[in-house]
Amino acid sequence: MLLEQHVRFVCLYSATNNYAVVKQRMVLEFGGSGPSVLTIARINTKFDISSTVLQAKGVGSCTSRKGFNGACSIHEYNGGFSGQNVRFKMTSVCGHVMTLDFIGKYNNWDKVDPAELFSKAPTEKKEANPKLNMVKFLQAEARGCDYVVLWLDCDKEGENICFEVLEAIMPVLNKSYANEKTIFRAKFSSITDTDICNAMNRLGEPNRNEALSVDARQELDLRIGCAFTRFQTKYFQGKYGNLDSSLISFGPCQTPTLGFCVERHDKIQSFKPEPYWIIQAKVSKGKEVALTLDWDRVRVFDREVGQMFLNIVKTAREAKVESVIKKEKAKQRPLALNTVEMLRVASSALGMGPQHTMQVAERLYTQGYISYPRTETTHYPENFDLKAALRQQANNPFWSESVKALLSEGINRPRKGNDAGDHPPITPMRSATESELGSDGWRLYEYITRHFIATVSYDCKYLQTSIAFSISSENFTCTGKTLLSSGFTEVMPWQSIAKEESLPSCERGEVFVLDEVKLLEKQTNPPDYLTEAELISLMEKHGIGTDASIPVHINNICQRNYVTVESGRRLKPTNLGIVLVHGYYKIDAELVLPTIRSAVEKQLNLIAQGKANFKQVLQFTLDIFKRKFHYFVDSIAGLDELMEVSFSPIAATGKPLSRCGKCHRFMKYIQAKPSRLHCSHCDETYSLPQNGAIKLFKELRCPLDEFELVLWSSGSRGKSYPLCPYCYSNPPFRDMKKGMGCNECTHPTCQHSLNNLGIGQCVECEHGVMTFDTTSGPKWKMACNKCNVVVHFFENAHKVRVSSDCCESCEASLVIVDFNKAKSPLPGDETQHTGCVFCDPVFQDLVELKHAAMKHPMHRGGQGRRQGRGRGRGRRPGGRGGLKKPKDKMAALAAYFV
DNA sequence: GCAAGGTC
Repeated sequence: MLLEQHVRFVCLYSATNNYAVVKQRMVLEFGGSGPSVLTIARINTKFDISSTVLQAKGVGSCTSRKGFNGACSIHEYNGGFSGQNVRFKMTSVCGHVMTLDFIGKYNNWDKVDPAELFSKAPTEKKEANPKLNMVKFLQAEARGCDYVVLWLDCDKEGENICFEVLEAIMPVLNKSYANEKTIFRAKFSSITDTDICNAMNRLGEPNRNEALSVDARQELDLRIGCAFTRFQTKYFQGKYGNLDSSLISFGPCQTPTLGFCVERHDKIQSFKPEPYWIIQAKVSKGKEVALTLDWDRVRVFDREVGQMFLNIVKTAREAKVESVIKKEKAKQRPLALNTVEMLRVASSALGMGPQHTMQVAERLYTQGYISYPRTETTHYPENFDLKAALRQQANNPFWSESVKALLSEGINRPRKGNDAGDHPPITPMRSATESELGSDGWRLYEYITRHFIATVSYDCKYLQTSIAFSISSENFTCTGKTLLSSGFTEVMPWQSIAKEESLPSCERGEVFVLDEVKLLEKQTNPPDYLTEAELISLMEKHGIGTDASIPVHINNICQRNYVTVESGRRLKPTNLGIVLVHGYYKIDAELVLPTIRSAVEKQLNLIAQGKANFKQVLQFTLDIFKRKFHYFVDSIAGLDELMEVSFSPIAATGKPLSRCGKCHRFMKYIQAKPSRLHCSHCDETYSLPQNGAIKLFKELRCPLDEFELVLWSSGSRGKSYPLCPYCYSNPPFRDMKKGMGCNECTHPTCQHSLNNLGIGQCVECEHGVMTFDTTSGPKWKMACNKCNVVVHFFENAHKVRVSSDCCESCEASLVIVDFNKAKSPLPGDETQHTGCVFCDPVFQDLVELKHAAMKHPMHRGGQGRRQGRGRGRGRRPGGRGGLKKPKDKMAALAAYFV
């Protein structure tokens, strides 16, 4: 009893990738015996070296378990905390707990004016990842704890997450110590043992201002991004036929990113090549030595002048060595690797896009091959065991020689890099082989490892030789490089100095034979499209995005069809991308300039520093953008003019296909994505299913709205169904959703509806209904209206219909089949038979349940996967019946008249 | 359906 009174709990919360190190150190340092403290730190679920280390060091009584959300672990141990014995409990979060969004009704694009998103529309915090159930998880672990220590990343985002955690757990904490300080923030500049111990001994408190600056950033990005995106999407949607984009997004990061690509495009377009002339001289000494010399005037832009110099040079027969200058130079070993540098090299040297690179890196990290791959830091922590990391690579045949040499001769001190205070540079964590990593995994790992070895290798030293020649009164130079010691280039051979770069030895006063002199006409060349690596550098320079989000922004502008990735991973803007950026320039250049982001960040920093009020900054910035937005809306014609040049108006696109139910004129089918129907008389656009073919369906009309039905098909061997262009976007019945065809329509009497063509429940999926495809003859089939199951039956039958009667045993609709007399496979001389496709023995051989056979309960040798199924083939569990036609026709009719 | 930022 006494002991229990002394037991106090401390929660330590941390972000996932801080977790392993923090936990290990916490337990070693603070994990004594006695009463209890609860600690929460970052947990890495997949790669948890710390427990192994703990066991190895004999630190006892640390119990570990998985949290109920399956994603985060909890570790508990006893230790000392501000002079008392406590039980520590340590767990983690995964990035942000919450995300910001508008409240539900403001997410309706059709009913909300985007201008309302600037102030009127309320926002709410939602769980960032509902599957993780983070709030409940945190509450479950924090319940009854006395103290909290927050170990999130020490940046503004991390500070914000602190408050997200607190928001979740404050109500469940134990209030017994409410009169003392119970919430602490650990501040660490790196995740090293020393730093962690220091942080634990000097706990501070979370910084609300920094957290608020992030809240402001979130709200600004949300309101501004969504308002502009919705407005321009809705404005241009359906206006141009060959505009191959259904979403025209805008964002404070993605738009400047696109801006960089278009800026380069404009430079290329406006470039005017200029001719210029150079004098090239070739000289030799004996048979062995031949050199090509560079003219000291480099080039001239006047042919006559060039000719004049050529004439001067041509008067000579020899070239005299005026001087030989030798300088020892060094190529510096690289800085320790951070994320953007990794992304640059992966793009330019490995041909891997940033998004893909991060996925590969993430996998290498969770499998324990490399350290945390998202970091800005290029400086190794002071106590980083470089030699130990190097030793792990000593037996890898690809670089073992270099590594062994370094280990025996001593490693070099890494260059002083930038310590951003986030995570250590990216390094290999253990040896690996190509076969265990797979192609891209290995290529990235190989680069990371070679880069790491290079950082502890020596600089590459070489001799730079410049030989100055005079030919007549003109001066020429020849420079070369001779390797002195290869240093790090041994493991980075692509950086090495080739033998061919070296020059022969010669001395001042020597004379070379002038073999050839030429005046060459050349042209200045335009720059090429921006490479991904260059774009990454520009984004980094202007503070657009973060190490983690840069790949996302680049990916976005690709996916939105603003740029395409060309060979050499160069980014070429599309017509749409170019027109958008030119439009922004025309209306309000700040919308696309990279400066806008940094101006906003400046404001946000004022909040973080406590120099400005959260609400005021938000109000001020929103006001500016609200005005920009209204000006943009008023000036949209300026952008539209540019669109008109590149895209054809929707009324002039497409070919007539089916009739509009409102005006009964033909609507045009626009095949370009997103494919749709457009009625130029009503000026309405109707969307269609993507991926598949559309044709007219026998000029039949929907009984509800008189629109002519069209037939969608996924291809000759796939499925097809009719759909009403109007109902497709405006579901007619309560139980229908947008994007449904007649095969899902619950119309009680229409001959194309599910009601009349549905046969029985899908043999594979939970909610689908096998629906008869009336257009499929003579290779008749029925297809599930939800999943991809297709069942062929009654091949070559003359006629197939769905009866209104049901099978007695499985409740599937009966099917009436007519065969021609000559072709009838029916017993006797029968030409017609009515039966259940699932149960009727006569039909058994005529139904090809090939795809479905595996999973249909009746075709699994009596070992049905569900309990309580009936005998019938079409029957579903619990005797619910096989056919999903509305049970009660009156109810369906009622729905129809709603 | 929309932003950007965490991380899985």
